[in-house]
Amino acid sequence: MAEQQERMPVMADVARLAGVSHQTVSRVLNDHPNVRAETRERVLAAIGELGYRRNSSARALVTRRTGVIGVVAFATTHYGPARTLTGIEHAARAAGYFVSVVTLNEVTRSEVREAMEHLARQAVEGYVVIAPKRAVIEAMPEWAGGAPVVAVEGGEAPDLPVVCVDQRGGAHQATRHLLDLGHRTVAHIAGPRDWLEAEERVAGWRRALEEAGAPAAEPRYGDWRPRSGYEIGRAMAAEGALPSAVFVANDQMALGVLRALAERGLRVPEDVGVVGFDDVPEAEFYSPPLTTVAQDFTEVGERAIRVLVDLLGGGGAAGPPAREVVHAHMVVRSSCGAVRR
Amino acid sequence: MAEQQERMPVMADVARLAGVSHQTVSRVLNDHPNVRAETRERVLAAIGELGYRRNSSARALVTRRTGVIGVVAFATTHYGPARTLTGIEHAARAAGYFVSVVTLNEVTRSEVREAMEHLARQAVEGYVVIAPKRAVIEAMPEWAGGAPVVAVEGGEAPDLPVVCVDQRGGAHQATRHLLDLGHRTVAHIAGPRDWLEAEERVAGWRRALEEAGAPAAEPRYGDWRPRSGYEIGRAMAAEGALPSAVFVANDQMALGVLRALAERGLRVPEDVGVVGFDDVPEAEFYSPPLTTVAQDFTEVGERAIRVLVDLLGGGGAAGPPAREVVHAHMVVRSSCGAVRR
DNA sequence: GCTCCGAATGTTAGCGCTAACAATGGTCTG
DNA sequence: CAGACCATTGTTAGCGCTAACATTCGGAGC
Repeated sequence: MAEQQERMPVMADVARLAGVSHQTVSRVLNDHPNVRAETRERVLAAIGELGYRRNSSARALVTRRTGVIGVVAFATTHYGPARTLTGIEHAARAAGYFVSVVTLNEVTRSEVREAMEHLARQAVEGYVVIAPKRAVIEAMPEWAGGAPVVAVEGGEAPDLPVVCVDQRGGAHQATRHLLDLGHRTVAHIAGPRDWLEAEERVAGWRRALEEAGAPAAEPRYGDWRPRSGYEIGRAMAAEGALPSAVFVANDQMALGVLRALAERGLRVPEDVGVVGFDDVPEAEFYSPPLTTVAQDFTEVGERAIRVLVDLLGGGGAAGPPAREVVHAHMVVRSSCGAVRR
Repeated sequence: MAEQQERMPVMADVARLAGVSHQTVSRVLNDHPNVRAETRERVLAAIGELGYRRNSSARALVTRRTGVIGVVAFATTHYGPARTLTGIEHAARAAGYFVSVVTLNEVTRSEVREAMEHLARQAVEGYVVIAPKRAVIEAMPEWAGGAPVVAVEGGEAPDLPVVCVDQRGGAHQATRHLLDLGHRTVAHIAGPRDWLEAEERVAGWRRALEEAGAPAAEPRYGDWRPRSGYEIGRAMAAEGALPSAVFVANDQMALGVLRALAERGLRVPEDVGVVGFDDVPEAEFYSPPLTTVAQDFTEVGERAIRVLVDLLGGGGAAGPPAREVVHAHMVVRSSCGAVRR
């Protein structure tokens, strides 16, 4: 491959070698009809011989399509977002798109705005934004400058297509499961207040308690990280504010809670039943193995791309924005014990 | 912003509004000297008024630079790779580059090759590849088609710039720490055989044992996942092959080991001392809190971009390929106990 | 045989931008 | 004050590709 360094071959070089016009080469590359089979072969052979690769910039310039999808991601070191991102990337690639990623340090209006502007400079055709805070969701269409946007975990965004997990249903199931085990009520350690996912989980928990006529203490709010679960768990135990069951808004915080309980000599599930949310791969090996709610993050990513690609292809003037809800299901392990009557 | 839908403004529109030639607009945008301050102001004002944004494809076509760095990532649901990816993205963006990502399902030659080809279609200027297997590292320069490649966690790649963590040193520290606590020897649960990082950690462990004149049993090989740690831990305990201390090649497997020991009624650290590797955020809250080796993944990502950007800018014909080694340091918690004499 | 048609191919004209060169006008120097 | 020089701006020519139109040619229809 010594000639590669000299000058990349262009379409005209292929055309010359194949004895056709450059337009015919273009037709072959774009699968146009009306190219004789024998001509196509010749062109393909020339392409192979020269190691020709079409110049994407020139193509994008004239077609006005870059084939790039911009992804604004957040908290990618966490299992859920990371899986979602992977799902997005795979689906996008399968659909023939490139994926350009920006990861946020925090979800603030200015960071999201900056991220989308960065992507706009690259002329992305559309956006997938994983930014589960209300303040951000609302401002996104404006920043997109006319390009389609799909919000992942966007709650009930007013006029934005959304793909999300049924957080509320999952939280409801988890709480219900604990109530069914005979617990009089269930405490809740929630995610941060301004997070849509946290709000939804609170709502699902509250509804399950209401349906059962169980008293609902005010939830405690953590920050998703294990430490916050640990500290809240410790505080609750110290205050004697610990009921016999706790629904924790994610597995990481649940791990912190387990640790706090262990330090105080409380046994799980005998003294306190604990349920988490997310089903991270580690959850099965916590002490004790954690009952939790599993989400199909890959599915979320794939659906997000499906919605976006539809929007990109079909023009998108078809009724109200899509809203895809992915089901969540419980995974029962030993942290909530057996049924007590 | 109603006019956006009609037709995106181009440089000529800005020029007309500002009363200059399009070339002057281009000069302003590219920070050329020799533009009168007052003219620059007028152009900037026109840009603002029209909401003009330069067409990246046209620019790329003529400059022959897309400003895109291709990243081949793997195992992004794990803490380390995810952090590295984030570091790469941030550093690239700060350096004015876009980041296009492909995530691999598995690290095989064909997958890596396909990923790099996908990125080549987008005309990336260079690659950062997180693909810590020897078979893959070797073939990468060929696939890059002349574009610079930086390998992350690439061990000692023959003629490829590499950025990696001092795995061997970290493993050595961990093993040494256990020996210093008075353990006669230290068992090792390693990562998969074909992973460079796993090999390095084995090497560091082995060297520490040799230096201390301690007997080294053959390591057991896991797959990085908690389950494999769990199963190996169980097997070792059942066989009575468990010494008083174990160095586990990552925190996830260590979690599995802790679980296996707990199930058998063995106490950590009293009966068995355990040390992990990675310092995932959860490690502090395992039962017991895990002593482990912390790696600065963000630093790795940043350095990888620094090396690549140097290569992209400076031509790169400056001596042997770069080799950046990031330090690893121990984080002592309670899983290995206090010094016993 | 002549027209007409459609398949196959070629020719031309940009897409929006930057690089290279050209032109202008003012300042400095001797 | 001529000539040189420099800062500033304009003009022109592509980058490599696709879309639109033009051309060629063989066969069908009358």
